[in-house]
Amino acid sequence: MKSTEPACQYELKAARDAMEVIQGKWRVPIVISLTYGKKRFGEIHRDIPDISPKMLSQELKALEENKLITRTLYDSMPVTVEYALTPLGMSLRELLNELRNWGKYFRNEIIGQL
Amino acid sequence: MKSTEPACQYELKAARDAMEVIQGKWRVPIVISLTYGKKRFGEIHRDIPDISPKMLSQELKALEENKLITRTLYDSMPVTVEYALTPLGMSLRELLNELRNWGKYFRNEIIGQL
DNA sequence: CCGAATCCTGTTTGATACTG
DNA sequence: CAGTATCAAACAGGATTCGG
Repeated sequence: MKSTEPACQYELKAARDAMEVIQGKWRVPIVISLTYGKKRFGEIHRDIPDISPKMLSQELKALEENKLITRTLYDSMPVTVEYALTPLGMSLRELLNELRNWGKYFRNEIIGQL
Repeated sequence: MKSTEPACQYELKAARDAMEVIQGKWRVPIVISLTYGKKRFGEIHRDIPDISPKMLSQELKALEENKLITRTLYDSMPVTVEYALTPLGMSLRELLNELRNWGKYFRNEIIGQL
C-alpha cells in the first residue's frame, strides 16, 4: 500500500482486460454488426466491406474463443454458417453505446479542426 | 440505400473513431491515471510501471494532439512538466467507466474458465 | 527529472490466389 | 458460400543510449 494510487492500479487492470477483448481494427465492427441479429459470414462481410476474408475469419475465431459469439454450422448444401452474439457478447451493448456516442462527440468537437 | 443495414454503417464509423483515439496498449491507462488529477511524467510512470519512457512520451504526445490532455511546462530547475485532462479528455469518463465495469464482469464470468 | 534519438524485433494486417 | 494458404508490408512496442 505504498503506491500513491493503489485504487488506480486495480482500475487499470479491469480496463485493460476489456481493451484486450475489443482491441484491434475489426472486433468492435464485427460485434456491432451482430447486434443487429445473427448473420452469416458473407452478411458480416457486406457490413464491413474493407475486411479481408482472412481477417474476418481470424477475428471471428478470436471472438468465439472469448465466448462473445457462437458459430453454428448448418450442414446444408452449400454449407451455411451463422454467427450470433452470446449473452456475454450482448453485455457489451452499453460499452459499445458509449463508444459510439463518444465517437460522434469527438468527431463533432475535434475532427476537422485538426 | 441498398445495403442491408444502412444504419449499421454509420454506427460502425462512430465506434471506430472512438477506438482510434483510445486504442493501443497505453492510452487508456494513461487517461485513467490522469482522472485522479494532474500529474507529472514520473508520477504517471509510477502508475504504469511497465511502460518505457519512450512509449509514455510518445503516447502523451498523441493524446495531446487529439486534445485529450494538456502539457504544461514549468520552467523551474530542474524542469517540471505537468499533464492534465482537458474537458474533452474528461468526457471519456463514462466510456472508461463502462470499460472497467465490463472488464470486471468479463474477468468474473470468463477468465479462469478459459 | 523528463524526456529525445536510434535501432531493432515481433505481431498485426493486408493482397492475392485458391479450395471444399 | 465460407473460408485457407502464402507472402509481404506496416506498425506497435522494446532496448539502449544520450542530452538539457
